[in-house]
Amino acid sequence: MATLKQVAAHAEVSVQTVSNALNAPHRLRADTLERVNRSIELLNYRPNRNARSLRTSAVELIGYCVPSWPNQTHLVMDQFLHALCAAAERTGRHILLFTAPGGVDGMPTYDDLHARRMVDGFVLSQTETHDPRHGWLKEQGIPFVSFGRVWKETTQPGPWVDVDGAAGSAMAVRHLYESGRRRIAFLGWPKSSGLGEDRVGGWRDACKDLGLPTTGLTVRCREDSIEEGARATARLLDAGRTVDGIVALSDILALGALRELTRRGLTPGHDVGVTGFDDSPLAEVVSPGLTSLRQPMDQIAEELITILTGSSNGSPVERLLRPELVIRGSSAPG
Amino acid sequence: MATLKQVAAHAEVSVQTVSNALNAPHRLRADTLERVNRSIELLNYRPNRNARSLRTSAVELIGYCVPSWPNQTHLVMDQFLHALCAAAERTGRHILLFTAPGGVDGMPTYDDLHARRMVDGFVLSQTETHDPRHGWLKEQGIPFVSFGRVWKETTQPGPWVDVDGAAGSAMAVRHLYESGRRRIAFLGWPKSSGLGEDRVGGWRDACKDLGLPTTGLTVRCREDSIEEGARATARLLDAGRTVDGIVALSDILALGALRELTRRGLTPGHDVGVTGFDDSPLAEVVSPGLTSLRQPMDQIAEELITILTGSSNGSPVERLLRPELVIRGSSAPG
DNA sequence: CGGATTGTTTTTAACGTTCAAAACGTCCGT
DNA sequence: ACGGACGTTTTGAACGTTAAAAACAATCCG
Repeated sequence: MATLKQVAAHAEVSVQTVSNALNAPHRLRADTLERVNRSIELLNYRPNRNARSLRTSAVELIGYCVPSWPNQTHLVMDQFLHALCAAAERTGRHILLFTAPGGVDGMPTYDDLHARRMVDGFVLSQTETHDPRHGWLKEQGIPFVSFGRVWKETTQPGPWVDVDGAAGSAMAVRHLYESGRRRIAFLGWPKSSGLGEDRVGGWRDACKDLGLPTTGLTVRCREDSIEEGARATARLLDAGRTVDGIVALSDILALGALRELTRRGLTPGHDVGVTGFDDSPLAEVVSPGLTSLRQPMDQIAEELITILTGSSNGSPVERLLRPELVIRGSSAPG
Repeated sequence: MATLKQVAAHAEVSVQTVSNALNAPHRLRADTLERVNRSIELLNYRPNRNARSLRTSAVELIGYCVPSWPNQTHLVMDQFLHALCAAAERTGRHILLFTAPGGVDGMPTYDDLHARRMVDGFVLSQTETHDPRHGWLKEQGIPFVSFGRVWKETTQPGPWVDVDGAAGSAMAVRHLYESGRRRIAFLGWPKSSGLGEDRVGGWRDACKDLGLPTTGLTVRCREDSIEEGARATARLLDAGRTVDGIVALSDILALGALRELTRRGLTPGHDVGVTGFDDSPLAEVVSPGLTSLRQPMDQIAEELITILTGSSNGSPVERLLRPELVIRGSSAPG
C-alpha cells in the first residue's frame, strides 16, 4: 500500500507537496500538480484515514445508535439509514452504528465513542418525551443533532430536524374533507406522547377550521398495534354516531382500522376514508392501499448532516419539515 | 482530553508502562498496575483509537453496505443490523455503514474503504446469484464474510453463513402435514434465484418423503409482491384441484395468499394452512397471524463476526443454520 | 538595483499510540 | 563474586499524515 512518502519519491517532490496536491491543489504550480497526480494515480495511492484523523483530530464518522424497542417496529428504519448514509457520504463522511441502553444509562456509551475519537458527533433518533440524551450531550459539549424534537421542553437543548405532525394531520383531514367526509375521527396515543399530542392537535385544529365536529371523535390507544387500532375503531363505530373518516396516528393503527371496517362489512375508501402516518412499506402492500403521510427522508437526512457538520455558529438550528400525503385506495372518494 | 503521556506523568511511570497496563497488564508489578489504573481513572483517560489504529493498522471497524433495492422491502433489516452491531461490539468492534452501487460497479467503493484503512473487512448480504463481489474481494485479499451463499458456484469463493432454506421448507411441509393437510402447494420465484431453488427443493423433497403429490402444485411468481402472491394463489385454486396447504417462499407472497383466500370466502388456517418465510414484522401483525420461518439473527450475526475476525486459518468456513418455525393462526389445525 | 510582494516548495515538528530492543534490578546457583 | 535467567520498566523509533514556519524563486515597484 503506497504512502505519501512513496508518492513523493516517485514524483520527485516533498511529502508535503503531495499532501497539498490533495488538500489544497491551488497552492501547486499546474505542472507540478499534474506530475504529482500522475504519480498518485500510478501508485494507486489512497490516504490513510487513521493517520489523517490523528493529525487533524476529525474522524469524519457520525455515530448512530441502532434502536431496538421490542414493542415498536421500525418500519421505515432502512429508508432512514439509507438516506442518512447517502447524505453523510455526500460530505465525505460515514455512519458508525452502535448499540446502547436507552435513556441516561446509554450515555457512557456515547461519551466513550466520542472520547476515544471514534466519532465526531451523533445523530439521535427515536426521541422520547423528556429525552435525557440531548441535555447530557450538550452539557458534555459533544456535537449532535436530533431527528425529533425533545417534547415538553420549552427551550430545546440542541439542534433538531423534525416532521410537522400537526401539519400532516391537517393535510389528512383536509384531504378527507375534500372527498366529502364530514365526521372525521382520530386514533391516537396516550397524552404522555409529545408526538401524539402534536398530531392530534393538527387534527383538532383542522376540523375546527373546516367547521367539523371533534367531540367524542378521539380515541387514545394504549399501544401501537393492529389489535388496538381495531378495538379503537370498534369503539368509535359502536358509539352510535356516524364516522366517515379516520385519521390514524400511525400506519399500524390505521391497519387496525381497516381490519375492523372490513370485518363489519364496511368498505374502506368507499364507506370510511382512512389515513395513516409514515408511509411504511405496509401501506402500499395492503389492500386497499393505505393513504399515508410520507416523511421526506432524503431531505431529513440532508438537513441532519448539514446541521451536524455545519459551522454551528450561534443558536441551535431547528427545522420543521412538511410530510407528503400519499393517496391510495383507503381514502378513495366515497 | 488526557493522553498516555499525561497519565504516565501522573503515575510517575513511562508512557509504555501505561500502554502495557491496558494491553498487557500481566507484565506489570501489581502495585505499579494499581497506581497506573488509579491515574487512568482519575484523569478519565480513554485511548485514542486513531493513534492506536495508525500504529497497529487495525481499525476494528467492519463495513456493511446498506442495501436499497427499490422493489424489495427489507423487512428484517433492522433486526439484522441490531444483531450484527451487538455481535461486533462483543469483540470490541463496530459497524461502519456505506452505500454502493450493486454488482461490480460497487467494488471500487469497497476497495476504497479498505485501502484508506477505514474498515478491516466486510460483511456482505443480499447475495445474488453469481454475485461478483465475493470473487472480487477474495482476489484483492480483502477480508469478508457473506450472509448468504454465492449460488450457482461449485466452489464458494469465501466464507459464508446462511440459513438452510430447504430445511425450512421441509419443516413447513411437515408442520402442515401434521395438522392434516395432504395437498400442499408452493409459491416461489423464477428458477434464476438460487435461494428460490433451495427452498422449493426442500418443499419437493419433504412432500416426496411424506408421499404427498407435487405435480401442478408449484407456481413461480415473477416478483415478490402481495399482488403476485394473490394471483398465484388464484391460479392454484382455479386449476380445479384441491389445495389445503400453501408454503410460500416469502412472507409477502404468503400475505398475497392470505388475501386471495379471504377474498374467496376461505378461512386461512381453517380451510387452507399457509406459511411464509423470514418472520418479518408483518407476520405477527396481520390477522390471522402468519406462520413463518424465523432466521436465527443473533446466531447468524455471531457467526459472521466470529468468522470475519477469526484466525481464518486454512479453508473458508461455511455455516448452514436452521430456521425456526413460528406457528401462528394461518396454519391453525383445520 | 534593492527591497517588498507574491507564489511555490521544503523543513520541522507534531498528533497519540505500540513495537522492539535495551536497560535495570533481583534472585539464583556455582 | 560472577554470569545467567528472569521479571519489570524505560528508551528509541516508527505508523502516515498535516500545520506552521521557513526557504526559495520569481516578479514588481520605485
